[in-house]
Amino acid sequence: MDVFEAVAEPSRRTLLDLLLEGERPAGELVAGLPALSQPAVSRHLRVLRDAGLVDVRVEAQRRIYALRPTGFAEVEAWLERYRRYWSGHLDALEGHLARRQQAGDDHEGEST
Amino acid sequence: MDVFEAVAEPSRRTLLDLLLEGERPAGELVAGLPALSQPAVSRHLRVLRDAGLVDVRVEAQRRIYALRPTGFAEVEAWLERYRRYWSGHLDALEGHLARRQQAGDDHEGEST
DNA sequence: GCGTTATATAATCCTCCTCGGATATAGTCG
DNA sequence: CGACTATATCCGAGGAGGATTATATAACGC
Repeated sequence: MDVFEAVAEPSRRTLLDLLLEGERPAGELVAGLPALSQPAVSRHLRVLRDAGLVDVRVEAQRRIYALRPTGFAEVEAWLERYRRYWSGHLDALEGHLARRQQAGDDHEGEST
Repeated sequence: MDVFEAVAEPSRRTLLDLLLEGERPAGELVAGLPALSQPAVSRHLRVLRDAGLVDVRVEAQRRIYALRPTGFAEVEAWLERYRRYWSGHLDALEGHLARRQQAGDDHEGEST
């Protein structure tokens, strides 16, 4: 399951949010999603791990989870291409919008 | 369907990629995904529209699709919170990575 | 007005995957 | 042993995604 699918699931985003406040043992994460059973949360954590979004550290019988840049970097890279698109087309976009406002372009639906 | 789910689908990301090269009429987008039927592509475009990722302009009998910043901004905003996390924890992160390298940690990143 | 082109949408049917529950088990420590 | 977790099954509900087919528009060319 790729990063995008991993992040598409609300419960998983909640887990990431919890980790935004700092690393946490699995137990706390399970407690953070009271609607889900322990195995369910564990499965979500597995997905997040595989997607490179979180990192685990073993501490005695605990597994401490923390955010991990890898997966986020993937999303970042994907988004970056579109960000470049805007910057590359910003002038054209602005020009377009300006023209629409001012002239009431040819292909416009409105007759104002 | 929220932006994250919209973007999670590979075919839809392909459509966005096509639009990265510039705006295109629906017909070309349909042609760009030969594996899918016209209604299927049209449904994907619908999802992208609803998610605010693309914009449509009617031109004669054609519908010209183009990227639209709105939806991307949502992902951007989400990602931003994590980006701030890294900058806030960069020192801790570096320390952590250094420790991993030195110690040769056991729980290395399994890819699948 | 007609026929054609370009699209969207709807309806139906199908397949497959995801998510969750429940339960049991195994491994690792303290 | 008992706490903490991961995993493995098995099961069921639900939805996503696709194919088809058909229909409704809207605009163009004749």
